[in-house]
Amino acid sequence: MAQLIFFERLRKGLPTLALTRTQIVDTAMGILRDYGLADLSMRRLARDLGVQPGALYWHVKNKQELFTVLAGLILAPADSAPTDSAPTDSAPTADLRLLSLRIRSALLEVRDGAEVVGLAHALTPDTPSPLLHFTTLLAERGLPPTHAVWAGRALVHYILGFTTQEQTRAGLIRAGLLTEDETDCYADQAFCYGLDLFLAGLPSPDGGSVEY
Amino acid sequence: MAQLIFFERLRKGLPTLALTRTQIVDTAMGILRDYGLADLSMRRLARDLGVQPGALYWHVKNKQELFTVLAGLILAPADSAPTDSAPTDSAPTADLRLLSLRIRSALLEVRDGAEVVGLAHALTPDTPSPLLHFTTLLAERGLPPTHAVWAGRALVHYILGFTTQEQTRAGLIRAGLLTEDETDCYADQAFCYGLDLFLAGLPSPDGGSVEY
DNA sequence: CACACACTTGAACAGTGTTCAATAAAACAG
DNA sequence: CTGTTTTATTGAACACTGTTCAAGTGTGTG
Repeated sequence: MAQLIFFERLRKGLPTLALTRTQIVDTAMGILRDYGLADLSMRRLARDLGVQPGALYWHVKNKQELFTVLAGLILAPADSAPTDSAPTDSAPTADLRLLSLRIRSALLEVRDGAEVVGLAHALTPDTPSPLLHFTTLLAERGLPPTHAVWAGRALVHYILGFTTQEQTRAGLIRAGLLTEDETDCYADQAFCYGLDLFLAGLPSPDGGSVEY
Repeated sequence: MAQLIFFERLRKGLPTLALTRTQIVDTAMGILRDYGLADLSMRRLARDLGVQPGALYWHVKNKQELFTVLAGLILAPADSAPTDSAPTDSAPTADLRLLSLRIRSALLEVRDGAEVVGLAHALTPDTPSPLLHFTTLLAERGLPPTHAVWAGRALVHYILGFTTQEQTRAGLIRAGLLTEDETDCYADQAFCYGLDLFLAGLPSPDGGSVEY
């Protein structure tokens, strides 16, 4: 309905004053990108939209819902169709590795991205998301459903934990509360090392290392 | 007013005047145990101590410092000397497994324990803590220092991530925002499964699965 | 024109962490 | 038993936070 008004006004050449849900989400994303999670308050968001804080609550249930939407947007780039151009990379875990790396770079694209996704995932773990894709991939590999879920969650914990710490650290450095370490530039390698530790533990498609 | 506070303190069995750092920490721990992180505000803490909020800041720098101390207390039970009574458990990763399980149960002992430790660990990752012990154990296994650090952090991410989610879920269930799932009682097994996935990926003491 | 609906305001509620001048209590010195 | 210094606490304020809601505005329809 709000959209109707928006385009109606645009057509008539009137000032497009109406507030939209997408407008809110976009502005929120902008604040996140440029200033980080600490600056993303409902009041700041309202101010940037030239609106009173209460107005937001007509379009969005609460801040948590906003986070859920933002998390979806942040992870969207990692959700592309499986790159069928990918070669059958020697390792049989190439798909999991690729997804992990894609999620990681999607998170790194937005300041505090990992924390936002973590926040959203904590309270709505079953919301459709690339994070849940691990389970499917693992089940396709022949893991029994329960184990697939467990292993998938383990991977998600690692990815979110690692990337959150990385971005938190970056924030502290920006704030001058920490001095950049020479080891900071090995983050990618560190991530891959931990990731491969995980993947190496997975049973090969026929029979495996971990028995339950 | 002074009398009120006096009797208030007497009733609570607190020393009738002096406020101590340890007293503050203990009361904070009590709130955490009984009501959870959401209820642990400086004002609530002051009220429980029969004191004005400002008084706390003479003994404690800020809330973050309080968290650091609490995290230490929470993890303390996991810090006991290596149980030399432990048999040479078939698997060569028994020590890592044991430490992980001990940390996990220490976290579960206190409501929102994992989140508090995570909060403290995020801003002061180098504070002495059983969480850092993984690195030593891994180095003892012959991992080069860098890899030992990386692998240790990966384990910590998993442990904190898993347990935080578990406790958050428990909180939501308590609040009636979520209904208990029949899979919730398999948390221990799920934890061990993910843990062993990790450990299985580790190179055996002489030569290994993950090469860099 | 009047009714109804969509949307926004402005103000308030009930908190949050943190600071700081003034003040009280205890400790020590003469 | 004074006087001064040190230690500890108060009370009030600052600058915020998420969220609610009666009242009001603007628009579209009968």
